[in-house]
Amino acid sequence: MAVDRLYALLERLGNLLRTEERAAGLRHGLQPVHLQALRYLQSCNRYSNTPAALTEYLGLTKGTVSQTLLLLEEKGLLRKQPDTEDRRVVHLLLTEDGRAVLKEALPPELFKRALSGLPGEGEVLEATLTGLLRALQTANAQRSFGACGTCKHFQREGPGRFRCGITKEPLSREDSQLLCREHEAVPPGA
Amino acid sequence: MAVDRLYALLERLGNLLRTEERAAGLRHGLQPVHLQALRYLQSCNRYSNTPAALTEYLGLTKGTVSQTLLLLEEKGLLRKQPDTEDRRVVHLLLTEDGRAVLKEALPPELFKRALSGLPGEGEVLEATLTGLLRALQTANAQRSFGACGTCKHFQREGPGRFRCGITKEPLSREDSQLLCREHEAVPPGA
DNA sequence: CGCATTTAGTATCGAGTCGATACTAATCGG
DNA sequence: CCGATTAGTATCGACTCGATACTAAATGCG
Repeated sequence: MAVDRLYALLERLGNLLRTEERAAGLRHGLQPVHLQALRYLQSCNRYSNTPAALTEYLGLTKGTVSQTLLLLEEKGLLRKQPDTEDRRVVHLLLTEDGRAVLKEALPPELFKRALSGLPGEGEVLEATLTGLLRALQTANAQRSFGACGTCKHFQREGPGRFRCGITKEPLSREDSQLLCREHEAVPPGA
Repeated sequence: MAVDRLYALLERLGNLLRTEERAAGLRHGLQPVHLQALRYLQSCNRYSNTPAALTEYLGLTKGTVSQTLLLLEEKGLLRKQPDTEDRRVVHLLLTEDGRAVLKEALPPELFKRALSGLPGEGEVLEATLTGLLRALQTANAQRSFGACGTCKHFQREGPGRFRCGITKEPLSREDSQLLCREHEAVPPGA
């Protein structure tokens, strides 16, 4: 029974957020999925700003995402930059307009206000929901897209000096907070 | 910052649930919104099983919901029963087939398993999310659709004997657990 | 009562998402 | 060097959703 109620709650919250996103995007002629794409591109790292990574993040097919990106590019909210190493790959970079739209639209004002009324700043809620999300993602064989600094390949070399164990490249403090498609959570008890 | 992370979390959970609903509905030729409609109709009370109530619940327009209901009726998952008092109103009743589809599809198996791995049974999570949902609903001037027994018009007359302060009708214990479109939360400190 | 207003629900249309399929081009692997 | 894989695009059809317009029943106010 508690499972059913929790499911209903999450479903309803998801619907509400979508409705708000729809309203927020309407002002710019954007759909919910467009805002979600922009938000992802704003918070992912330089290894993860590609159509393929966005496809995995959104859980859609690559054809669908390709259309989404076409529209965003036409509107001038992002631009495509060919990868210098692998010429099949393009990188998606937000334009100033894209950043401006996001800043104006997300998260919705109503959400911020509703959240401010919650007790305790929501750290516990964030931790619980993260756990739930991880469980669902592993169950669906999906990637976690967590912050770089919480990955098991993240190496600390000194104060403010980090390195990625996969690419072997150095990482800044800002890098460590961005989402990565290669992210794997640190195994419990490490 | 915490607000942004929480927003992203809820958005992602919502997307995941939609994806799972899409997969679950595919087996019956149903879309996510169809399963959501069926689930609502299964858990709402006799005052709230109308197209108008469902429209408010889902946050869509009545035209959209009308189409959804047409499809569900054609598939034999629900039937329409004219109201005896107000001849503009119809009541939506799940058929046996409708109930069977729901039982098979919702909540998704993966969700149940993921939740079972969470610490502490989720009562705290349920309470927190309910609070967040209520806050968002009041901010959007939406109805809460809470369980009848948690409404400020719910009257206790004895063990297992209740009454609705609006309709003045008696309510059973089962009635008290169903969702109502007229639901208003008990004001804090009552 | 009588008539305008409101409410419940339906019908239709167009814009847009999304998955499926098929395709090109580049890279990888033996 | 050539088949297999991977990144991305193009096109099509099914479907959702909002907007608009509509009917029918109830309500309210003079």
